[in-house]
Amino acid sequence: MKLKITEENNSVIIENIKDFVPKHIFDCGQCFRWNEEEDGSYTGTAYKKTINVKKEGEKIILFNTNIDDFKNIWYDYFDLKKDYTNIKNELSKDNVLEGAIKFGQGIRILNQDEWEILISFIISANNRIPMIKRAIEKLSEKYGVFLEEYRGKKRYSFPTAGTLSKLSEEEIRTCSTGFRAKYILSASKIVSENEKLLYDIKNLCLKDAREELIKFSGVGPKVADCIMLFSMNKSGAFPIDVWVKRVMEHFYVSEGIKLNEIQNYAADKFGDLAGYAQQYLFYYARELGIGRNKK
DNA sequence: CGTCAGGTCTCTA
DNA sequence: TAGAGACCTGAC
Repeated sequence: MKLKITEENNSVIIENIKDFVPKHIFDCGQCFRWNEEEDGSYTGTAYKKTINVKKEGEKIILFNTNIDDFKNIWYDYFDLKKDYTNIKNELSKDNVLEGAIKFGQGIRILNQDEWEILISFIISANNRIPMIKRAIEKLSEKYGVFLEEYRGKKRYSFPTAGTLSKLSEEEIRTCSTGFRAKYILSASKIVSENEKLLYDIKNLCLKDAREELIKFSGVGPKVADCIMLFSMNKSGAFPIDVWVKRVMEHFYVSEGIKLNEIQNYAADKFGDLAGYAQQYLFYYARELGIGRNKK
């Protein structure tokens, strides 16, 4: 079924859309700059634009935007060209995933900016989501560009590599980044001196891209897979954080198994759909608190 | 007050 | 080459 797109009053209405639930999309761990409003809609900033996303019945409404931005930014950002029904049908052949998908049936994997995601997930290491969000917002407020005031809040772009590369480690630390400040500074210098680098990495195969990303200090296997999955269109990436480890040990593999063995297991079992499987499993594990009481 | 969080780095054997 | 410790920060 083809999407029906209409524009009115500075908003874009999407009809005939399936597999799109804002809560599932924005709350499955892939993004940090989207926040829930009192009416259940979400407001966020990406690619220098701020919009509000609301599900009304079967329609999705994007507020504070227009058709041009929808075509140029949001269509790809929300991965609207992809048929998630097929993906879910395929993954549902596995009993565990069948259940997980029922919880997060409206998940979509966003296509986010590589640079922003690199820094965001460096910040995520050994950190909590509210703290990660706070650090990213502080960086944006201090070193991003003011965009507009929307819904009573000033909105800023995510700072560029060039801007961050000129800061001191201490200045970056004032944004609650902690010991990760030196990694952020290092990555900023590398990327600002080679603007094509992330783009080049994006064009590599999964294995090679992972190898290149791990060369950034502060980027290990988990963060590398997040970057590949959330900003480099590599659906075979399978980031293993504590939740995914717990849910994998609960349902699939024996406890105490090494992370790279879980990685191989997932690659064998889910192949190119591993990243989608990871998102459904992560959301499922966190919503249900699977394995939370175990060590 | 300790503990610990969506890991990674560093230092040892 | 694998395994322990340390690590900013702030909420409990």
